[in-house]
Amino acid sequence: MLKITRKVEYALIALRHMQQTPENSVSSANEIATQYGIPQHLLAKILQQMTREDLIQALKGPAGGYRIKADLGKISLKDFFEKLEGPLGLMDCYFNTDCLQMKSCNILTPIQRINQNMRDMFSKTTLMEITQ
Amino acid sequence: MLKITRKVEYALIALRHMQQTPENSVSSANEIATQYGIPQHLLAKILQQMTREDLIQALKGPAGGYRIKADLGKISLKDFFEKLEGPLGLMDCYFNTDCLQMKSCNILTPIQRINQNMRDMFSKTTLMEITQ
DNA sequence: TTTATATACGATTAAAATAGTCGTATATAC
DNA sequence: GTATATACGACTATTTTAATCGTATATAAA
Repeated sequence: MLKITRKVEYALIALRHMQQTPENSVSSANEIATQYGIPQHLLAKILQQMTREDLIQALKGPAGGYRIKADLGKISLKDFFEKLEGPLGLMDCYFNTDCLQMKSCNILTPIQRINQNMRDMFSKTTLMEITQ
Repeated sequence: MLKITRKVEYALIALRHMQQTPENSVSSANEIATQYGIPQHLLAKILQQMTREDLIQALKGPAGGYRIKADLGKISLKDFFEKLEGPLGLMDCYFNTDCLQMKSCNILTPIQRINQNMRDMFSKTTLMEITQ
């Protein structure tokens, strides 16, 4: 429980790799996958998603690849997680309003309190702080 | 991702229920399961685990049940989670020292930074603050 | 203009984690 | 003794996550 997924892990690895690469050069999915032992096709899909989310930029064709597009200092860890995995919360009932046990549930407020703490924490941390 | 499990959810519900119950009276697994729509057998197993962890106390036989044993103000959310689910961390590599990618991994430090933040947060919050 | 190499993306399968069930044993108040 | 409660291991089902497969498209360079 409370673990981040491989998807997020791979995304962080890729971002950090690109960050350590010379300005204006690109890194291919293949290059990153090989270097860190990540399944190529899986990494490719993740990079594609990050491209759609405007975190990185793709260059097609031979000698193509990806490079960072967004200002990582302006993106919170919360936003990053949510771009990749959807809404962030400790429990579904935070967004899912049709929980059948809503009426009888005695921990809704407590859970929302924990959720708020988590979201605050991840909102305060930027992607840059993590990957630099 | 980053969700708590039903196990923890049910445990919190049960604790809160017992807290709202008169001093020295006990609540049976059946009573709690029925009231909150939790599978009886599943809740029973969770209550048994909490008993082994000395969070609650069990009374066998007819008119038996459970009541809170520990001082919830002295137990952190981190300890509570770990009693139920084992070590708390965002990624296995935090405890798992034999990750094959250890050498090439470029996000070990970043991940440990996130882990530390999480653990700090859950260490500062007591179970009492959540369930009261 | 062909070829090699890269991204794009939906569909499917595999693996792992979580959730729930079943059966049986044991304690104890009445 | 009997009814009712906890105790606990084994098993099954469900859901989520991880990985694979196939095919289409873009483009630099021979």
